[in-house]
Amino acid sequence: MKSPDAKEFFTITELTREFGISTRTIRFYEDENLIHPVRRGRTRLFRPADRRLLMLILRGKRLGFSIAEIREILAMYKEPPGEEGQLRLLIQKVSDKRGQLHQKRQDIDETITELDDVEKQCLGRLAELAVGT
Amino acid sequence: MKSPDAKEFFTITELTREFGISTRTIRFYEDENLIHPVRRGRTRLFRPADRRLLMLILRGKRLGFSIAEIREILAMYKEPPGEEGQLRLLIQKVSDKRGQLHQKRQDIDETITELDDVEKQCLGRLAELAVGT
DNA sequence: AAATAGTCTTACGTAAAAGTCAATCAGCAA
DNA sequence: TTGCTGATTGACTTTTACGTAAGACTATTT
Repeated sequence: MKSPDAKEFFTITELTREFGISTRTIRFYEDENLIHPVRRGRTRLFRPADRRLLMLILRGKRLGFSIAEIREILAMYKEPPGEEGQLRLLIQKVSDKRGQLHQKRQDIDETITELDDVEKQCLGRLAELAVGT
Repeated sequence: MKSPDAKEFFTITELTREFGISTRTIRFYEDENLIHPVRRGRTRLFRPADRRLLMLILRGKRLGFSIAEIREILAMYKEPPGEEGQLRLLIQKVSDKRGQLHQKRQDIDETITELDDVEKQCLGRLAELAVGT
């Protein structure tokens, strides 16, 4: 039982199976410069770092971020810039994105509450049916 | 100062202004059977209930749900069915959707934590710069 | 009466994010 | 050698969620 990070390389199909996506999708992300697998001859070899990046991309997708937005988020994870202005700009961007995320979390919490309510109603009706039998 | 629910009708442009969307978008949602404004002659009149529905749709969009998924969610808000099998099915669907939402919330929390970390790094670097001056 | 603002339908256009298909190539087993 | 299996590139297609433009109608204001 090897941890993914112990493995040196992954093939493209291994990743498609692990994450339930197509090879086209992975190559698309490479075209979009989101990941940069190395090559042996022409075939792509994905390192654990590439795999982790892919996980971040897919997480972004689940949250409804576009490729462009995901690109922005990934950029924030790189080494912080050395220049003060750039640094302040990055802090601003981080703050903005965090604001969006808080909004989304609030949206989620509201929706969950509502669904809980729907479920309660259903269970209530179900109980009525059981009694009436 | 009238509360939106006190108002009897909204025009399409009032809603576009309130929510920052286009008339095309609203008409599109009607085409997709997500909302059903009434008509006076040919022009649409939106009741407070239509407005609330629109808010639910936009919340779904913020969360990255497709129109089809939003349609499913809205369907859950209608009167629960009377038949037991249907009722159980609905409960299952609600449970599924809630699972998705919990996943999203976890994704969000992770991302926020990471962004907090990025910000910390930035502030650290900024402090170093200030000292070095 | 003429202009302005808002609304309608219909229809074509478009950007994003892949899906799909064809032709090709490398490595390995039978 | 033949035949798979899995990989590649390139090009065309599709789906989703609207944008945009044309042409017509209505109500109100000047």
